[in-house]
Amino acid sequence: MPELPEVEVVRRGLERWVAHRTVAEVEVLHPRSVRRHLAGGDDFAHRLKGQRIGTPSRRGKYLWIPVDTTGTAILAHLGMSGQLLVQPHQSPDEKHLRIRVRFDDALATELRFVDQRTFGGLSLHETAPDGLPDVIAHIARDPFDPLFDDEAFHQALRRKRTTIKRALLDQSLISGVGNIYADEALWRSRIHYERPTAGFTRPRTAELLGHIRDVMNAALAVGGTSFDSLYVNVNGESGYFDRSLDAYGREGEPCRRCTTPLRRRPWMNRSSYFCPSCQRAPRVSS
DNA sequence: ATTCAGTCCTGAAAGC
DNA sequence: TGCTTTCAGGACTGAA
Repeated sequence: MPELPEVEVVRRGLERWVAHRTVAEVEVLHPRSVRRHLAGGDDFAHRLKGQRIGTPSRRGKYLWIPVDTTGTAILAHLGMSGQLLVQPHQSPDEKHLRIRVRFDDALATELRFVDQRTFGGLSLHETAPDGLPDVIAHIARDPFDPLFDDEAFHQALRRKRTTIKRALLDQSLISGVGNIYADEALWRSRIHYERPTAGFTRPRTAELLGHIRDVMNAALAVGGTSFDSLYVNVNGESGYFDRSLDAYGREGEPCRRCTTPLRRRPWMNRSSYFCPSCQRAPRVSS
Protein backbone atom coordinates (compact mmCIF):
# COMPACT_ATOMS: atom_id res chain seq x y z
CA MET A 1 0.00 0.00 0.00
CA PRO A 2 2.14 2.81 -1.23
CA GLU A 3 2.01 5.98 0.84
CA LEU A 4 4.37 8.92 0.73
CA PRO A 5 7.63 7.08 1.57
CA GLU A 6 7.03 4.32 -0.97
CA VAL A 7 6.07 6.81 -3.68
CA GLU A 8 9.20 8.82 -2.93
CA VAL A 9 11.30 5.68 -3.32
CA VAL A 10 9.69 5.14 -6.73
CA ARG A 11 10.28 8.79 -7.66
CA ARG A 12 13.97 8.46 -6.86
CA GLY A 13 14.17 5.31 -8.96
CA LEU A 14 12.55 7.08 -11.90
CA GLU A 15 14.90 10.02 -11.53
CA ARG A 16 17.81 7.64 -11.73
CA TRP A 17 16.59 5.38 -14.52
CA VAL A 18 14.15 7.16 -16.84
CA ALA A 19 14.57 10.95 -16.48
CA HIS A 20 15.68 12.73 -19.66
CA ARG A 21 14.96 9.79 -21.95
CA THR A 22 12.90 10.07 -25.11
CA VAL A 23 9.77 7.97 -25.56
CA ALA A 24 9.78 5.68 -28.55
CA GLU A 25 6.44 3.97 -28.04
CA VAL A 26 3.71 3.51 -25.46
CA GLU A 27 1.55 0.42 -25.19
CA VAL A 28 -1.68 0.61 -23.14
CA LEU A 29 -2.78 -2.90 -22.24
CA HIS A 30 -5.68 -2.05 -19.92
CA PRO A 31 -8.04 0.90 -20.41
CA ARG A 32 -8.78 1.29 -16.71
CA SER A 33 -5.15 2.18 -16.05
CA VAL A 34 -5.53 5.33 -18.17
CA ARG A 35 -9.07 6.19 -17.06
CA ARG A 36 -7.97 9.61 -15.82
CA HIS A 37 -6.74 10.34 -19.34
CA LEU A 38 -10.17 11.21 -20.68
CA ALA A 39 -9.16 11.14 -24.35
CA GLY A 40 -8.28 7.46 -24.00
CA GLY A 41 -5.33 5.12 -24.30
CA ASP A 42 -4.61 5.75 -27.98
CA ASP A 43 -4.43 9.49 -27.36
CA PHE A 44 -2.20 8.94 -24.32
CA ALA A 45 0.23 6.83 -26.36
CA HIS A 46 0.18 9.15 -29.36
CA ARG A 47 0.88 12.28 -27.34
CA LEU A 48 3.91 10.74 -25.63
CA LYS A 49 5.56 9.26 -28.69
CA GLY A 50 8.77 11.10 -29.54
CA GLN A 51 8.68 13.28 -26.41
CA ARG A 52 11.59 13.75 -24.05
CA ILE A 53 10.70 13.54 -20.37
CA GLY A 54 12.18 15.50 -17.49
CA THR A 55 12.84 14.99 -13.79
CA PRO A 56 10.02 13.43 -11.75
CA SER A 57 8.34 15.34 -8.92
CA ARG A 58 6.02 14.25 -6.14
CA ARG A 59 3.29 15.68 -3.93
CA GLY A 60 1.86 13.31 -1.34
CA LYS A 61 1.13 10.02 -3.09
CA TYR A 62 1.05 11.53 -6.58
CA LEU A 63 4.10 11.69 -8.76
CA TRP A 64 4.51 13.21 -12.20
CA ILE A 65 7.13 13.47 -14.93
CA PRO A 66 7.15 16.67 -16.97
CA VAL A 67 7.10 16.24 -20.73
CA ASP A 68 9.73 18.68 -22.00
CA THR A 69 8.51 21.79 -23.83
CA THR A 70 4.84 20.73 -23.97
CA GLY A 71 3.51 22.25 -20.74
CA THR A 72 2.19 18.83 -19.76
CA ALA A 73 3.22 16.02 -17.45
CA ILE A 74 2.64 12.29 -17.03
CA LEU A 75 0.75 11.95 -13.76
CA ALA A 76 1.01 8.67 -11.87
CA HIS A 77 -0.85 7.30 -8.87
CA LEU A 78 -0.03 3.80 -7.66
CA GLY A 79 -3.39 3.24 -5.98
CA MET A 80 -3.34 0.09 -3.89
CA SER A 81 -1.12 -2.22 -5.87
CA GLY A 82 0.57 -0.19 -8.59
CA GLN A 83 4.24 -0.57 -9.39
CA LEU A 84 6.49 1.31 -11.77
CA LEU A 85 9.20 -1.08 -12.86
CA VAL A 86 12.24 -0.49 -15.01
CA GLN A 87 12.84 -3.79 -16.74
CA PRO A 88 15.10 -5.13 -19.49
CA HIS A 89 13.28 -5.48 -22.81
CA GLN A 90 13.64 -9.24 -22.76
CA SER A 91 12.17 -9.62 -19.28
CA PRO A 92 8.85 -11.53 -19.54
CA ASP A 93 5.68 -9.49 -19.15
CA GLU A 94 4.29 -9.38 -15.63
CA LYS A 95 0.85 -10.95 -15.15
CA HIS A 96 -0.71 -7.56 -14.41
CA LEU A 97 1.29 -5.43 -16.84
CA ARG A 98 -1.00 -2.52 -17.79
CA ILE A 99 1.20 0.03 -19.60
CA ARG A 100 4.61 -0.26 -21.28
CA VAL A 101 6.81 2.71 -22.24
CA ARG A 102 9.72 2.04 -24.59
CA PHE A 103 12.50 4.54 -25.04
CA ASP A 104 14.46 5.73 -28.03
CA ASP A 105 17.95 4.92 -26.76
CA ALA A 106 20.37 2.04 -26.35
CA LEU A 107 19.82 1.36 -22.65
CA ALA A 108 17.65 -1.69 -23.42
CA THR A 109 15.28 -1.00 -20.52
CA GLU A 110 11.61 -0.03 -20.53
CA LEU A 111 9.22 1.44 -17.99
CA ARG A 112 6.31 -0.77 -16.97
CA PHE A 113 3.20 0.09 -14.99
CA VAL A 114 2.05 -3.10 -13.29
CA ASP A 115 -1.13 -3.02 -11.20
CA GLN A 116 -3.16 -5.97 -9.99
CA ARG A 117 -6.19 -4.12 -8.61
CA THR A 118 -6.16 -1.26 -11.12
CA PHE A 119 -6.86 1.47 -8.58
CA GLY A 120 -3.84 3.34 -9.89
CA GLY A 121 -3.04 4.73 -13.30
CA LEU A 122 -1.19 7.08 -15.60
CA SER A 123 -2.53 10.14 -17.42
CA LEU A 124 -1.34 13.29 -19.19
CA HIS A 125 -2.29 16.75 -17.94
CA GLU A 126 -1.56 20.41 -18.40
CA THR A 127 0.74 21.85 -15.78
CA ALA A 128 0.51 25.12 -13.87
CA PRO A 129 3.44 27.57 -13.96
CA ASP A 130 4.89 25.88 -10.86
CA GLY A 131 4.79 22.53 -12.70
CA LEU A 132 1.86 21.02 -10.78
CA PRO A 133 -0.57 19.04 -12.98
CA ASP A 134 -3.88 20.88 -13.03
CA VAL A 135 -5.96 17.92 -11.86
CA ILE A 136 -4.15 17.72 -8.51
CA ALA A 137 -4.43 21.40 -7.62
CA HIS A 138 -6.70 20.34 -4.73
CA ILE A 139 -4.06 18.07 -3.18
CA ALA A 140 -2.46 19.73 -0.15
CA ARG A 141 1.28 20.02 0.27
CA ASP A 142 2.78 17.06 2.09
CA PRO A 143 4.62 17.26 5.43
CA PHE A 144 8.02 17.10 3.71
CA ASP A 145 7.26 20.02 1.41
CA PRO A 146 9.34 23.03 2.54
CA LEU A 147 6.24 25.17 2.01
CA PHE A 148 3.98 22.99 4.17
CA ASP A 149 2.53 25.39 6.75
CA ASP A 150 2.30 23.75 10.20
CA GLU A 151 0.34 26.64 11.69
CA ALA A 152 -2.16 26.70 8.83
CA PHE A 153 -2.63 22.95 9.22
CA HIS A 154 -3.30 23.39 12.91
CA GLN A 155 -5.87 26.10 12.24
CA ALA A 156 -7.53 23.92 9.60
CA LEU A 157 -7.83 21.08 12.13
CA ARG A 158 -9.45 23.47 14.63
CA ARG A 159 -12.00 24.57 12.06
CA LYS A 160 -13.04 21.06 11.06
CA ARG A 161 -15.84 19.15 12.72
CA THR A 162 -14.31 15.76 12.18
CA THR A 163 -12.03 13.25 13.89
CA ILE A 164 -8.27 13.12 13.66
CA LYS A 165 -7.78 10.04 11.50
CA ARG A 166 -10.31 11.23 8.94
CA ALA A 167 -8.43 14.52 8.84
CA LEU A 168 -5.07 12.80 8.35
CA LEU A 169 -6.46 10.85 5.40
CA ASP A 170 -8.02 13.98 3.86
CA GLN A 171 -5.55 14.74 1.07
CA SER A 172 -6.82 18.31 0.79
CA LEU A 173 -5.60 19.01 4.35
CA ILE A 174 -2.31 17.12 4.37
CA SER A 175 -1.21 14.74 1.64
CA GLY A 176 0.81 11.55 1.61
CA VAL A 177 -0.64 9.98 4.77
CA GLY A 178 -2.57 6.73 4.31
CA ASN A 179 -4.10 4.18 6.65
CA ILE A 180 -0.79 2.66 7.75
CA TYR A 181 1.19 5.76 8.64
CA ALA A 182 -1.90 7.39 10.17
CA ASP A 183 -2.17 4.51 12.63
CA GLU A 184 1.58 4.57 13.29
CA ALA A 185 1.74 8.32 13.92
CA LEU A 186 -1.35 8.23 16.15
CA TRP A 187 0.14 5.38 18.18
CA ARG A 188 3.39 7.28 18.62
CA SER A 189 1.41 10.36 19.66
CA ARG A 190 -0.87 8.36 22.00
CA ILE A 191 -3.91 9.82 20.28
CA HIS A 192 -7.11 7.82 19.65
CA TYR A 193 -8.19 7.85 16.02
CA GLU A 194 -11.65 9.20 16.86
CA ARG A 195 -10.46 12.22 18.82
CA PRO A 196 -12.20 15.36 17.48
CA THR A 197 -9.81 17.73 15.74
CA ALA A 198 -11.60 20.84 17.01
CA GLY A 199 -10.06 20.45 20.45
CA PHE A 200 -6.47 20.04 19.29
CA THR A 201 -3.97 22.32 20.99
CA ARG A 202 -1.00 23.74 19.15
CA PRO A 203 1.50 21.49 21.01
CA ARG A 204 -0.59 18.42 20.26
CA THR A 205 -0.71 19.22 16.55
CA ALA A 206 3.02 19.90 16.58
CA GLU A 207 3.76 16.58 18.26
CA LEU A 208 1.56 14.69 15.80
CA LEU A 209 3.21 16.35 12.80
CA GLY A 210 6.58 15.48 14.29
CA HIS A 211 5.64 11.82 14.58
CA ILE A 212 4.23 11.76 11.05
CA ARG A 213 7.54 13.08 9.75
CA ASP A 214 9.56 10.73 11.96
CA VAL A 215 7.74 7.54 10.99
CA MET A 216 7.78 8.42 7.29
CA ASN A 217 11.47 9.27 7.42
CA ALA A 218 12.15 5.93 9.07
CA ALA A 219 10.22 4.14 6.31
CA LEU A 220 12.00 6.13 3.64
CA ALA A 221 15.32 5.14 5.16
CA VAL A 222 14.61 1.47 4.58
CA GLY A 223 13.07 1.96 1.16
CA GLY A 224 9.36 1.83 1.89
CA THR A 225 6.93 -0.61 3.41
CA SER A 226 5.85 -3.90 1.91
CA PHE A 227 3.31 -6.43 3.12
CA ASP A 228 2.49 -8.89 0.43
CA SER A 229 4.91 -8.37 -2.45
CA LEU A 230 2.34 -6.16 -4.18
CA TYR A 231 4.59 -3.21 -3.60
CA VAL A 232 7.97 -3.30 -5.27
CA ASN A 233 10.11 -0.28 -5.95
CA VAL A 234 11.36 0.83 -9.32
CA ASN A 235 14.25 -1.63 -9.19
CA GLY A 236 12.03 -4.51 -8.19
CA GLU A 237 13.10 -4.64 -4.55
CA SER A 238 10.64 -4.84 -1.68
CA GLY A 239 10.84 -2.57 1.34
CA TYR A 240 11.34 -3.92 4.82
CA PHE A 241 9.75 -1.30 7.02
CA ASP A 242 6.74 -3.50 7.78
CA ARG A 243 8.90 -5.27 10.33
CA SER A 244 9.17 -1.98 12.20
CA LEU A 245 5.48 -1.14 12.46
CA ASP A 246 4.22 -0.57 16.01
CA ALA A 247 0.46 -0.53 15.43
CA TYR A 248 -0.73 -1.43 11.92
CA GLY A 249 -1.54 -5.11 11.51
CA ARG A 250 -0.70 -5.98 15.14
CA GLU A 251 -4.15 -6.92 16.45
CA GLY A 252 -3.83 -8.95 19.66
CA GLU A 253 -0.07 -8.38 19.89
CA PRO A 254 1.35 -6.51 22.89
CA CYS A 255 1.80 -2.76 22.75
CA ARG A 256 5.51 -2.03 22.62
CA ARG A 257 5.04 0.67 25.29
CA CYS A 258 2.70 -0.94 27.80
CA THR A 259 2.18 -4.59 26.69
CA THR A 260 -1.63 -4.19 26.44
CA PRO A 261 -2.90 -6.20 23.44
CA LEU A 262 -3.57 -3.94 20.49
CA ARG A 263 -7.05 -3.80 19.02
CA ARG A 264 -8.45 -3.60 15.53
CA ARG A 265 -11.66 -1.75 14.83
CA PRO A 266 -13.57 -1.64 11.53
CA TRP A 267 -13.40 1.92 10.34
CA MET A 268 -14.54 3.44 7.04
CA ASN A 269 -14.41 0.13 5.15
CA ARG A 270 -10.92 -0.54 6.48
CA SER A 271 -9.29 -1.05 9.88
CA SER A 272 -7.84 1.04 12.65
CA TYR A 273 -5.20 -0.47 14.92
CA PHE A 274 -4.58 1.12 18.31
CA CYS A 275 -3.58 0.52 21.90
CA PRO A 276 -6.68 0.77 24.12
CA SER A 277 -4.51 1.78 27.06
CA CYS A 278 -2.13 4.33 25.51
CA GLN A 279 -4.71 5.76 23.11
CA ARG A 280 -7.81 6.47 25.18
CA ALA A 281 -11.09 6.93 23.36
CA PRO A 282 -12.71 10.35 23.64
CA ARG A 283 -15.43 10.56 26.31
CA VAL A 284 -18.58 10.37 24.18
CA SER A 285 -19.27 9.84 20.52
CA SER A 286 -21.86 11.94 18.65
C1' DA B 1 -20.37 24.35 2.37
C1' DT B 2 -19.17 20.37 4.51
C1' DT B 3 -19.34 15.71 5.72
C1' DC B 4 -19.68 11.01 4.49
C1' DA B 5 -21.26 6.54 2.41
C1' DG B 6 -20.77 4.08 -1.89
C1' DT B 7 -17.93 2.57 -5.68
C1' DC B 8 -14.23 0.68 -8.40
C1' DC B 9 -10.83 -3.98 -8.66
C1' DT B 10 -8.31 -8.69 -8.01
C1' DG B 11 -6.62 -12.49 -5.50
C1' DA B 12 -5.38 -14.43 -1.02
C1' DA B 13 -7.36 -16.26 2.90
C1' DA B 14 -11.00 -17.67 5.68
C1' DG B 15 -15.46 -19.91 6.12
C1' DC B 16 -18.67 -23.58 5.29
C1' DT C 1 -12.12 -30.87 -1.62
C1' DG C 2 -14.21 -27.05 -3.58
C1' DC C 3 -17.18 -23.33 -3.75
C1' DT C 4 -18.52 -18.82 -1.60
C1' DT C 5 -17.58 -14.92 1.20
C1' DT C 6 -14.59 -11.58 3.23
C1' DC C 7 -10.96 -8.43 3.20
C1' DA C 8 -7.30 -5.23 1.65
C1' DG C 9 -8.20 0.40 0.69
C1' DG C 10 -7.11 5.57 -2.21
C1' DA C 11 -9.69 8.83 -4.16
C1' DC C 12 -13.41 10.18 -6.64
C1' DT C 13 -18.68 10.82 -7.02
C1' DG C 14 -22.84 12.28 -5.53
C1' DA C 15 -26.12 12.41 -1.70
C1' DA C 16 -27.49 14.31 2.74
